Parts: sequence; C-alpha cells; structure tokens
Amino acid sequence: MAVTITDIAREVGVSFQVVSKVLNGGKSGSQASEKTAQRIREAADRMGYRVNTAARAMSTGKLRSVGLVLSSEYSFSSLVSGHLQGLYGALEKHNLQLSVHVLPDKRLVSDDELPRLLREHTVDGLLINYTHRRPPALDQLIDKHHLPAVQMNVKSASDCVYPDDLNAGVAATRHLIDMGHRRIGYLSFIWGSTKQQHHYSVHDRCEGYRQAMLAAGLEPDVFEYAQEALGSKTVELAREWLDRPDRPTAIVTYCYPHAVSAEMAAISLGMTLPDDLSVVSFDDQKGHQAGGPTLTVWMIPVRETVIGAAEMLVQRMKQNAPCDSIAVPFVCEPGESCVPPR
Amino acid sequence: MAVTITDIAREVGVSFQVVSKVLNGGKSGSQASEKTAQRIREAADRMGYRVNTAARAMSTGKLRSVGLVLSSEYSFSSLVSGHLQGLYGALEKHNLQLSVHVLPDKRLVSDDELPRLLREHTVDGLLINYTHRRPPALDQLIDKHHLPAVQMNVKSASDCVYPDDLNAGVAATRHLIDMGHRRIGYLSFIWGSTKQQHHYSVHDRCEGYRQAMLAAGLEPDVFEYAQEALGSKTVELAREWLDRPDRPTAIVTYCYPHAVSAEMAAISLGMTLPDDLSVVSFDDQKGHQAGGPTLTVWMIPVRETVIGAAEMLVQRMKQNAPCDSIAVPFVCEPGESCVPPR
DNA sequence: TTGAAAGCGATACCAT
DNA sequence: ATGGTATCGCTTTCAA
Repeated sequence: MAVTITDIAREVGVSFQVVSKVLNGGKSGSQASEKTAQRIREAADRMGYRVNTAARAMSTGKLRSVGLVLSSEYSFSSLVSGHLQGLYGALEKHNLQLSVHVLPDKRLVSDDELPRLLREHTVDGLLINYTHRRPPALDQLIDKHHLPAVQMNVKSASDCVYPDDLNAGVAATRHLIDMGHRRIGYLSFIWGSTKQQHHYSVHDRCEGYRQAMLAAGLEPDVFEYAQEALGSKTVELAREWLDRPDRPTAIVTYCYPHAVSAEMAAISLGMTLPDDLSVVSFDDQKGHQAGGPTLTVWMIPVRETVIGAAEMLVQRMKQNAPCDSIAVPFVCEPGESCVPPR
Repeated sequence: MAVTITDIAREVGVSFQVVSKVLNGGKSGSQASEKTAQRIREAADRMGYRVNTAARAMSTGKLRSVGLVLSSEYSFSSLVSGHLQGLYGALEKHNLQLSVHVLPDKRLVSDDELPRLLREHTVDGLLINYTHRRPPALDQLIDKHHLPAVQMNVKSASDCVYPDDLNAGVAATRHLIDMGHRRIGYLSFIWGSTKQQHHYSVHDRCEGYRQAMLAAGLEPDVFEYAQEALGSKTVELAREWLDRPDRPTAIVTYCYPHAVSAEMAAISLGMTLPDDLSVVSFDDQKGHQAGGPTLTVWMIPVRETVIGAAEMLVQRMKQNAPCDSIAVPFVCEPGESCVPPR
C-alpha cells in the first residue's frame, strides 16, 4: 500500500539504491547527478513517499526515539508533562521522537505483565522522572542493555539534571540578609518521618539556608516539623514557633503552602505583612498570594530541567560514557512579601 | 549487541522459528512442546531478550504506535497533556505506544523542514488535538496515506470525540429552572469577532441554554459580547446588562472568568450572592471561587474525551470505515452558587 | 554516477 | 513439533 523506494525507482527508471541515497542519504556530497536527483525527488513528492522508519531502524540499528518515563504517582511528573512542547522541540532538533510511558508502580512487580517499554526494544534512550520508588525493573533494563538514560529531578553524581535547590536556598536567604534582616528563620513541614525517603530538595533548600546564614555570621533558626499526618495543624505549629519576642523578622519556607501557614499564623498573632514578617519561598508558579502580599519566590526551573535532560541524553547516546550531572539554577520572581526590617 | 531470537535458538539448540513462536507467537495453541518452550523462555529471560520492534514492524506492517498531535498554541492541548496517564493506559491495553508531537503552526508552512511525523511513516494512527488552524499538511497526510485519525474536541459527523457542550448547556439551564428560576440569563464574552472561527462550544453552550429555555416556555435572555480586545471591561459590561428591574435571578455563563465578572458586577450593584443571583458555569476545575460562593459548574470531561478518542482510534485502526462521532457528557460539580429565587 | 548483493530481526507459509 | 525459505524496506559496502 505505502510507497517504497522501489516503487519510485521503478517509476523513475533507476535502481532503488540511488533513490535511497537521494532521498535519505543525509551525507553532504550529492551522490547522484542533479538531474536524476530532481526526477527522484519529484516522483517521491508526487507519489507521497515517506520513509518507513521500521525498515530504516532495522538497517541502522537506531530507532531514533527516546522514551519519557513518568511516574503515575509523583507530582513532578505532571510538571514535566506541562513542558512537552519544550521537550519535543529539544528532541526534534536531533530528529528524535518522543514516546511517553506512564508507569504505575504496581505493574512493575508482576513480571508477567510488564509494560511494553520494558518488554520490548522500542527506544534508544530514556528520560526518567522517578524520584521515589523508582522501579527496579527500570534499572535492570538500563544496566543489562546499556540503555542510555538520564534522570530528571534526581541528584546523583552522573546522568542527572535537577533544579539547584541548594543554591536557591542560599540565594533566598541572602536576599533577606541583603535587605538587612538578621533574625531569619526557616520553616518546613515534612510529610512522613524517615529522612531517607524525602526528595533531595527537602534537605538542600534548608542546607542552602544554613550555609548562607553561617557565611553571614548569623545563627540558623530552623523549624522543621515532621509527622505522618499534618492536616491543618500547620498554622498552629507555625504560630507556636513565631510566638516569642525574638522571633524572626523574615522567613524562608520550603514551599508555598508553608508560606501560607506562616502568614496566617503571623496574622493571628497580630502581625502586619510584610512589615512584621518578610516571607520568601520556592514554587513553580509566580504570583501566589495568601491573603497577604504577593509572594517572592524562587522559581523551580522545570522547563530548563526537562530540556537540559533531553540534551544530556542526546550526548549520552553519542558517547557511551556517563555525563556529569547538571544543577539548573532557580530564578527569582519578586513579589511584595519582602521589605527591610523595621 | 542486543540479543536476538537467533541467539536464543543457538543457545537452546533449536531453530529461530520455534523461538519466535514461543516468545512472540501470541496464538493460543502452544506451537512447541512444553519442554522446549520452557527452555526457550528460560534462556530468553536469562539472556535478556527483548523483541526488536523495528523488525517486527517490518514483518507485520504495523508499528503499534499512535501519535498524539498537540497544538503548540491552543490551550486544550495542555488539558490533554494533563491526562497522559489515562491516555497511556487506554492505549497500553491494546499494546500501542504513544508518541507525542507538538506541532507549531509556522513549521508546517515551509515544506522543507517538516516535522518527522509528516515526513516519515512512524505511526499507525493519529489522535489530533487541533481545533483552530489545523495544519493542512495534516489533512493531506491523513487523506493521502489513509492514516486512521481521530479528532478530539472537534465537532464533526465522524471520527471525532468531543465534550457535549450542547447538552451541558441544557442541563445547566434546566438546573436553574428546576430550582424555580424563571428569568434566567446567559452571559458570554467572546474574543475575536467572526463567528466562524470560534470553538463549537461557544455556540453550543448558548444553544443548549436556548433550547432549555424554550422547552420550558421561557424567554431566552442572552448577552453575548464580542469584541477584539475586551480587557477588564467585562465587569462594566456585565453591570450594564444586569442593571435593570427585570434582570435575571440566575445566569449561565460561558466559562468561569465570565462568572467572576458577573459576580463582581452583581456585588457592585449591591446584590447579595447567591441570594440575588444564582450562577452556574462550565469549567475543567471544580471548587472555583470568586470572592463569592463556590461555583456550581458542569465539568468539561477532558479525561473521558481523551480516552474515548483513544478507543475510537483503536476501532478505526481495525475497520477501515469512519466512526460516528461521540459527544461526551459533562458532569455537574455542585457548589453553593445556586439557590432558589427569593 | 550507478547498481548488485548482503544483511538487519522478525513473521508466515509450507514442508517435513 | 520443528525448521526451510521467502519476505518486509531500507542502508551499506563494494564493484562496475
């Protein structure tokens, strides 16, 4: 049914090899006489020829396709899927297709009904977006078949691209210091108890805060509350933390909801925002408000991370050696939640 | 490098054909002795065999892959990408891969640098998400190559799956009628001027409203304001519409932002919500508020539309005949913005 | 510049 | 139950 190079060859009256070279032989030197090439291109166009990627893949050994592996549970996945356009564009430059695979954790246990991605050879490389409970079958696949893979939003020494939460923590804190604040707190509510299973950002944002404080000769004032279920107790907890004479004049919070809790606590203590309490945080959106002033946030560079991962994967697919990981910088999105201390 | 059925055949001491049947020949009747099959499966597992999809595709003529075509400009695309998981699941049942293609309009003009999707034969079918300015090259592709394709969120007679805006309009209006309202208005601000280029929902929601009103023997009261740039004049316009003695006691609005405008206008007229004005609308999110009560909305069935399109495409790929289009029903998400008239 | 031939890894038909 | 042979569409190498 579909038009093949043989069809075109017959039509034009040359061998199919010549057609192949003219239409798909990307090499610079034109391999056929310009006249022949013209006729071949014309015929191909008229007959509606499209390369059969399967056949080409068999010859070349390259599928020219990479898989995007999303977790069905972790929320960064939805962030990534919001940036398909950027990802598609980055891959398209290298003539790579993008196939999406949303792997539910449970499916990977029973060896019987593995998803096709693991069962068949369908991609040349993998962009992985699993931070928690990464399916072991994935690792096996990568090891066993030497499948090039790059992880997004995971912090290891090699083959990772991740938001630079450490320096974002430093920058956010320094911003407050530069404004003149001295008593600066760090607020974070953490789901779950074991430190181990947390996303690296939980540690890094706080660590960045610590480093900035110590570098400025200031004393860190960290309120990290970990509990299985926090519910709506966060405001109450924040209130207890803030209810003292030497309370901070400014705080860094792990994320936007924590900033909201702190602001509500502050208001309930009779404080005025932002005069009595400056607040900064980290988020993937700007313009957040919580009844108080627009929040100053450092933006999680999701798009840059995703595209950076795509580019690293392209490189990984050329050279067979691991790539050094890349930390992608945050950018500050100023709001009105920060003012110098009184 | 990769393990092939020939490798396994050599290892086990049988011909590669037997291996092919045992590993990939899905037919029910076991084609080989159970003992041989066991040894083959064991070897395949141990050696890490994965089918080469390119080779299989060449033999079978089927890529087992469908393309999701997203517009880089129209916003329904981002809704769709939020439902990749559902789409992936629906396709996986039929052993189909999902490749994503975000086509920017301008790229499709120059014939030279066509995206791979159009230049090469890489998918068995297409899920199309273009409501405006659908690239002509796409249609040519579909016609010329008889590529099965289903459109999402477009209302034509065949091969479409779309949210049932007409009946949603009816349902929303009837909801107000059933509550006892008699003077019910319809509010819609429309970007752009020409009726032609609007999404079908602009017409259908209003038409549904009309039908419900007429069926109940009530007089439609439609305020449709079309203008190139509306800016923040919407509140003012809504206010003018509502500022009269016989104003509606309830309104249906085209979308959430229009409901907000109406509510703000109502408040500025000294009205109380929802007592003086019940409001219903349509949205893809629930729980929306606009300073007033939580909005009662009919939810755009994005997920169901996307999955329905996937299933229609599967069918389309079997039989070569067009499928009757499917209108997917909205579901009501009750808020507190509707009360019986005073 | 052109073409003949081999090979990629699977499927399928048809003997044995 | 097993295996021989042909075939899919293309790339690649090598010879003419």
